[in-house]
Amino acid sequence: MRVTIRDVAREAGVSVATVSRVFNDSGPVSEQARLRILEAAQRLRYAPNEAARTLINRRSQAIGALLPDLHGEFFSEVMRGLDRAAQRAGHHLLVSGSHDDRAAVEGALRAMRGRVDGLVLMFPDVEAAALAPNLPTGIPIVLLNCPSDACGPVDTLAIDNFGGARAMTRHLLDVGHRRIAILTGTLRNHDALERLRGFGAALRDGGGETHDRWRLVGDFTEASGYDATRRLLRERERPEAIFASNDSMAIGALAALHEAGIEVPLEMAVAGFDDIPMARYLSPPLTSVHAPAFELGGRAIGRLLDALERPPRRTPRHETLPTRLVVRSSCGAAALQPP
Amino acid sequence: MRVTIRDVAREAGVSVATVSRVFNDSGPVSEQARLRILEAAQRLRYAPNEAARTLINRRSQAIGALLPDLHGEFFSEVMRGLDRAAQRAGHHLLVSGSHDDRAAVEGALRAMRGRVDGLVLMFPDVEAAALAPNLPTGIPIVLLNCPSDACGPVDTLAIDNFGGARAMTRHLLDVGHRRIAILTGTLRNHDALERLRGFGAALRDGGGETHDRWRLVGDFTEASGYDATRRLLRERERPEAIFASNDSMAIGALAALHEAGIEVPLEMAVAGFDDIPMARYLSPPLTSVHAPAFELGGRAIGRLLDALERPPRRTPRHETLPTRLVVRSSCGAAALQPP
DNA sequence: CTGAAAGCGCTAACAA
DNA sequence: TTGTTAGCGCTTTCAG
Repeated sequence: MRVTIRDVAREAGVSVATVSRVFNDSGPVSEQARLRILEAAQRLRYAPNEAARTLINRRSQAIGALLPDLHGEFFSEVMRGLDRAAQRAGHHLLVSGSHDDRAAVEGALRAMRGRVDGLVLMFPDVEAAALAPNLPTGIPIVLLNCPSDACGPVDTLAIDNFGGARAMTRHLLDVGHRRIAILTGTLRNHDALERLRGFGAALRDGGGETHDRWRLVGDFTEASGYDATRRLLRERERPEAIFASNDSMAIGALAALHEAGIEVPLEMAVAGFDDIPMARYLSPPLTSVHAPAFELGGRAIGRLLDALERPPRRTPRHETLPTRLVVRSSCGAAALQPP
Repeated sequence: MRVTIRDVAREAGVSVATVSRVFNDSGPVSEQARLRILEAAQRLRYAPNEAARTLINRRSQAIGALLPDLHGEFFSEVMRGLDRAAQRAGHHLLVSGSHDDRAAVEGALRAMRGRVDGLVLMFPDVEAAALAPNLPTGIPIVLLNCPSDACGPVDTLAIDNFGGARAMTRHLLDVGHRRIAILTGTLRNHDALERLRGFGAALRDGGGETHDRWRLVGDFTEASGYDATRRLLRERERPEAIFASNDSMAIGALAALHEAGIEVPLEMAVAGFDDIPMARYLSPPLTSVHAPAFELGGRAIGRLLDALERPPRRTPRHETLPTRLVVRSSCGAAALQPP
């Protein structure tokens, strides 16, 4: 049988109220009683029933995280950030991934209702706006990497995709590359679009040169980066540099280039986005835009906890985390800048 | 205020029992009543309180997953496997990562007690056995990649680390490499130990040659693979091949070799373990042991659900998932086997 | 300092 | 087919 608070109370010769006081450190209890209770609890291997506590406290101490179906280092870092922050604050993390369309997200949203005190939602699909009416009310929510104005008055937190991509493109230009190709993520993805926009802006400003055939659409996987690059190499004209919208695609590009016997960065430069841990260990080490994935997760939880403490604020907060350019040798900068 | 089952009942002019019957599809309800109830629920945006349901049903529809603090593709694939399987079965996933010692695991274990219907525990630390007495009773548990006999009568599920490492080592031997170095994970890690054991066994059987200085201890990160390989290159004698105990370390090794101007596989062969998605896109493509991470997660959930349905079996099940050798060009096999 | 008792929102007999 | 009611295990007034 399960051991409940009554068992402990009986065993310790006190009432359930006193046991409850001990376990929640609420209200005064004589040292004597406390000891007897703790001893009895230990002996019985008692653990409070969380469902009952949730029911009466109206707090589950759990935070829900809805993530898209994406693999890889970036997402695993976001998860780590969420987990660590939640744990430190004594909260649990209820995750639900693998959502690639609105219906799936809505199903998961429904299933989480009532189980969590707050919600972190990452839905980089540009259709995100359509979720707005179905967002649960009454609990704080923070949207990660979503179009900030699309989901109604909800808090958002994002990586500076535009700024990061623009900085990288400028860097490529600065190093001397004029003719630059871009490997984008799926165009239904908000991050992909923003990075493309940053690329375009910098290129226009800096007088670089691009080409429709040099805008290749991938899906953030190594395979798509590889395929796209092979397509690119079949073109008559070749760019001097390839900017991949994430590191996974950059890895695919590197593979295709290596296979074709094209030397990086001598014959062609390559740059990525995200700066996953292994970027530094690729051959050649990959120049990338550092995206603070771990921090993104941590801050999201921070926001939620904040909202849980403080009275709700009526104006949503939109915050963008800065990115940082990490120059390594894949873009040819090293050749120009001797140590 | 929150809307409860009573509000719906009142609105629809029925009793709470009838509303409950509609929502759980338990017991007969007239079509007329059902419609009125559904309509009222919709209008009120009613959603059953999960805490109350859990309390009375003694089922939370949640499964807890305790994972060690490891990043990278392998773990993110295990997570995906867990999530997908749980979701398909209508269960939630309560994850808690970042546990690198026993105390941390025990804390998390305590916190999950009463919140989950089953538990997946991955604690590859060799000390895993010490957890046994603190494992919660009353709910099914499955241990992932743990020493199978160490944790008492608990179900286990593991990757065939020994067999995989042995097969890879044999392959290296078959291809003609005699003098082989190994990069291990931390020696407190059960997976690392098993892989090392498989390596040793194959080497002994196959007449290969190794050396204490060629057994380098890393920690499964790219950085440790890189550092270890640099140390290796400073030795007077060099091996013909390096077997890294996971792909991340292999990537670090590749980087160190590249930096030192040593060509892979011509001058030195490299092999990894895990076969993460990008292994195929490294330069050169990495020969590795495919470890079914996604499947591992899926099966773990399957086991739990099984135990939840069926009457508990007294004899624990120990299952080992087979690995598969994936030969690419980093080990020099391609040179010997023309297409 | 301690205990009795009233629920939290829901489900499942049992009765009607 | 429907309603009444007794809890699930816990927290929290409110008296004592």
